Amino acid sequence: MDSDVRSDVPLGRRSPLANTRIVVADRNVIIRVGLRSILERNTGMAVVAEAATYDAVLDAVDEHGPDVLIIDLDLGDDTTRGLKLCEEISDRYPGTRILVLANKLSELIVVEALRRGVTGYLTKDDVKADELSKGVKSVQAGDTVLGRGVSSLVAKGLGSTRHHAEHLTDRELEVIRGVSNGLSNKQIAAQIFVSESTVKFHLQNASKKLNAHRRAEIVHRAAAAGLL
Amino acid sequence: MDSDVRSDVPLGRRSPLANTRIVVADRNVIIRVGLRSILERNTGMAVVAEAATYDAVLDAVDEHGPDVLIIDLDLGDDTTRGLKLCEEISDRYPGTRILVLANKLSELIVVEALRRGVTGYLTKDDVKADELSKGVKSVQAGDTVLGRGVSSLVAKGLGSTRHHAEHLTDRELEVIRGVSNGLSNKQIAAQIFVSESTVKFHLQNASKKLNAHRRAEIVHRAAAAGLL
DNA sequence: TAACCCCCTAGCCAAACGGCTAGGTAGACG
DNA sequence: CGTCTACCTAGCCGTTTGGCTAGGGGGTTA
Repeated sequence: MDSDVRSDVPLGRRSPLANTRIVVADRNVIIRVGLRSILERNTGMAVVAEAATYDAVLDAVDEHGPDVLIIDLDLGDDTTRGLKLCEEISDRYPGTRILVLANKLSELIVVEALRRGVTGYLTKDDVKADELSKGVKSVQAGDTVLGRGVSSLVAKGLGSTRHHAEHLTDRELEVIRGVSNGLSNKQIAAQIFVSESTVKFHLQNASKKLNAHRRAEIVHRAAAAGLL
Repeated sequence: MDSDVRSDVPLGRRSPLANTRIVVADRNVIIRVGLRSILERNTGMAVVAEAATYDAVLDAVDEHGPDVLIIDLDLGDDTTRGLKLCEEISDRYPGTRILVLANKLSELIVVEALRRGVTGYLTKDDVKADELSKGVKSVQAGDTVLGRGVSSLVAKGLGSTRHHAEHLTDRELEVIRGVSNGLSNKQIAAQIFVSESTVKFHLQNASKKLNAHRRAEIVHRAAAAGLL
């Protein structure tokens, strides 16, 4: 259904002079083109491939073994897949640095991403064009790059009591999605074939992880984290 | 605080041959650059100005009187301002067609936008590069352009019984924000200095407008519409 | 002026929720 | 082997909801 779109643009110019070879992954053409323009303007960087789906990312990295992968974790319905992808890539290609370029800032995602070998996390909105190139260079050099606001979040989340940082399980997410659709615990229970108690159990756990006290708040936080 | 960013790129090339002069409004540099690249590639179109804030949009339209304004309604915290802006521009500059380029599809926003003189509504994700130029041309010609999914939504929302299309009032939004933060009706009531009954009243109304039956669902829909 | 919309308030009642305690199984990891 | 995690279930109890009916006041517009 979704064509892969490994490159809408002839990706020839793999300049031998380029000291940074980049793969760009984003579901959105406009973003991909924009990134290419910005990165290739006045820098020694070259975008060697674009990817719009999770599979395409893997293929592109396989084929080009880039220095840096710039990726929006949300390439489909499921941000979680983006996280898994990062883990896989940082395992299999330690030479490829990963720079996450997110739409919005989410504590949940940041800490999960860092834990999976990501070396940078910027928000699309707080990128000021030149900062992006700088960020890419830093990441390539092995430094961890965090956009404004991100750093403090991480300090809070990782620093203190090893907050164990809020990984929602599959089941919990499933339940939360039901909640967000306005279902009662009973209805959710019926939908996923468990007892009402179990639904309540998952919600209690999710509440603690998200530091929420009511289902509406859970939905809000999950939505803000792009989990719905 | 926010620098206006009327143009990160020298905007000289106001080709006299260009048959379409465009102003691009988006808070995001990457998007702005991407749009410029896509639009100016192999077409007679020229991006004569970029804007990143509501004020800058007005200035840019004032100064250039473009044929088409491509705008993401969400330039700040408040999508509602984007709607008002569209109304103002379509009143004051009937010659300027407005094409909304949204991050996500929202029935609420679409119908509100069309009602305020917008002539096109596309989603960033469903733009396939060449479709964008086509869309711009159609909009310039005065045709209404709606992305996939959008049309059916509108047919449903506007076609039938003049559905009166769900404009949430300020008070309702205020209450919903309270709900999304996990407050009880009593707490919200205290916060905005009304009785608990009133809070319930607003929520009931919002429920009907959003076709939701539980507060968690209200939050979900409002969040999806970018209202939080 | 009437019609309409937004805002505010009250009370009722069944259903749903939140917060808790107290169990159970299966698989993974060291 | 024990430990950990994810998952599943049960019951209790006070609070919060959803859905309803039935009002009043102020503002705008036709």
